Amino acid sequence: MNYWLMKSEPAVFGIDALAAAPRQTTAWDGVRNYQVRNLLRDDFRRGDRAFFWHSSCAVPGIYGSLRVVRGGYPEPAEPRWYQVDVRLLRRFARPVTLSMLRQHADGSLRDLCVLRRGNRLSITPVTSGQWHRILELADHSTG
DNA sequence: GCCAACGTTGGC
DNA sequence: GCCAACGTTGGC
Repeated sequence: MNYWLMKSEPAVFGIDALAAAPRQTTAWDGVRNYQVRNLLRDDFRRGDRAFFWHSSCAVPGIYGSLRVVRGGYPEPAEPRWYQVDVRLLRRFARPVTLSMLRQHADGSLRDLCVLRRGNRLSITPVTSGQWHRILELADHSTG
């Protein structure tokens, strides 16, 4: 099983919109970057998990997690681009903010893609160690 | 709104 | 294939 981090602007599609969607499931589409397209096409598998990142908003960070319920398949209208289906797994009581992640950017989080300068990919891989560390921050944070 | 970073485009 | 111009991302 792979772990991922998937960014979205909450003004466009945020975790609340996913929570309100039928079966809390949606197609994650609209990716227009070839590196990310290739991840969706070649590396996403049903059962993978992903963090849901809110970007371009007041408090950027991880607001919950997703499960991949369908691996990569072509967008119906533009089949050279790929999408996956995701279902809401958890909504965190409090987000794991970018600021928190920076404060804990030692150990397993040192190489977290989203902490690297100039990172612009909307989907990045997460290691198993990073995944579990971030869940600790979500569950043990007192805000 | 600013701006750094970086992907894409297109002329040559 | 080079590279300057341009567009987009996304934190601040």
